Amino acid sequence: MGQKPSERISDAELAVMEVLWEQSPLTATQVSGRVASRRDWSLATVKTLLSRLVTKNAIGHHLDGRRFLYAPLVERNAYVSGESRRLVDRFFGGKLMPLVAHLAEQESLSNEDIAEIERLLREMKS
Amino acid sequence: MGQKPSERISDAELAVMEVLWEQSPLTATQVSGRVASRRDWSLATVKTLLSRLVTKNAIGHHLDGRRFLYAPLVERNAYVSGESRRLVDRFFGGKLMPLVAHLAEQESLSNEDIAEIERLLREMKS
DNA sequence: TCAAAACGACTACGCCTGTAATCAATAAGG
DNA sequence: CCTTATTGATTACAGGCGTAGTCGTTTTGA
Repeated sequence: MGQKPSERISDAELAVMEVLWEQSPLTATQVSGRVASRRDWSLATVKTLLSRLVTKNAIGHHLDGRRFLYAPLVERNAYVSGESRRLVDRFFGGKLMPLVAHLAEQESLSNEDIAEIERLLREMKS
Repeated sequence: MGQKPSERISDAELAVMEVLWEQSPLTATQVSGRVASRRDWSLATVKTLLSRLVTKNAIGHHLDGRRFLYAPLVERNAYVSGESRRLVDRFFGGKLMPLVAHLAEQESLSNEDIAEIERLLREMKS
């Protein structure tokens, strides 16, 4: 398959990824336009982030006339899983349960929230 | 109260925090000794990390003779909560449920795991 | 055809991080 | 006492990150 998919994606880079995950392929200018709703960056900044993401193999680009079209190589789902796992490993000994317990506790979930999670889990069982 | 408690703690710094969360107060040398089981760092490195953590107000130090005793200012629980919340905000629109759903799905929990979480939630209810 | 706009490549620069080494002062051991 | 070990403080330095600016080239609009 492709090269190793995953260096770590920085915070600023993530904003760019979100745009591309939402729609792709896009040109640098298009990405810049869409990212503008969340961050106040110059086109130059977005271009830098795009090329760093290309270097990291998080996105790919392919020539379209004289400009590039960019598209994710890493799926959002995969990336989110990686980050979630990282958190779980760092703080909860790799176990999901303690994370849920911790969050549930800290967030003081309402009974309805709990019921919803239970329902979800029940659906998942079997 | 004290100064603002929380700058972000880096990965290497976290290994030091874990040691101090487990037991404190400790001297730099003691921290270095205990951290050695997980990371192969020189005493100098550990000292650097300790002083950066002091600057960040993540730990405090107080003179004991001619050396310092270090102890956490930030509780592990609080820090873990912050990081968990950060993840939930970044990827799950701030909602806990989708995180659980996502993890459960990706991790393909065993029925026993699910049962365990259910039990936990049940205990929490009411 | 000529100026302006758009584009990718390269460069910049200060802060954070990982990983130390060195220094000056002090304590401890022989 | 004198040497050696400890200890905190200071400095180092490469690589990542946030945030751009500039340059050379090509395209496009007038």
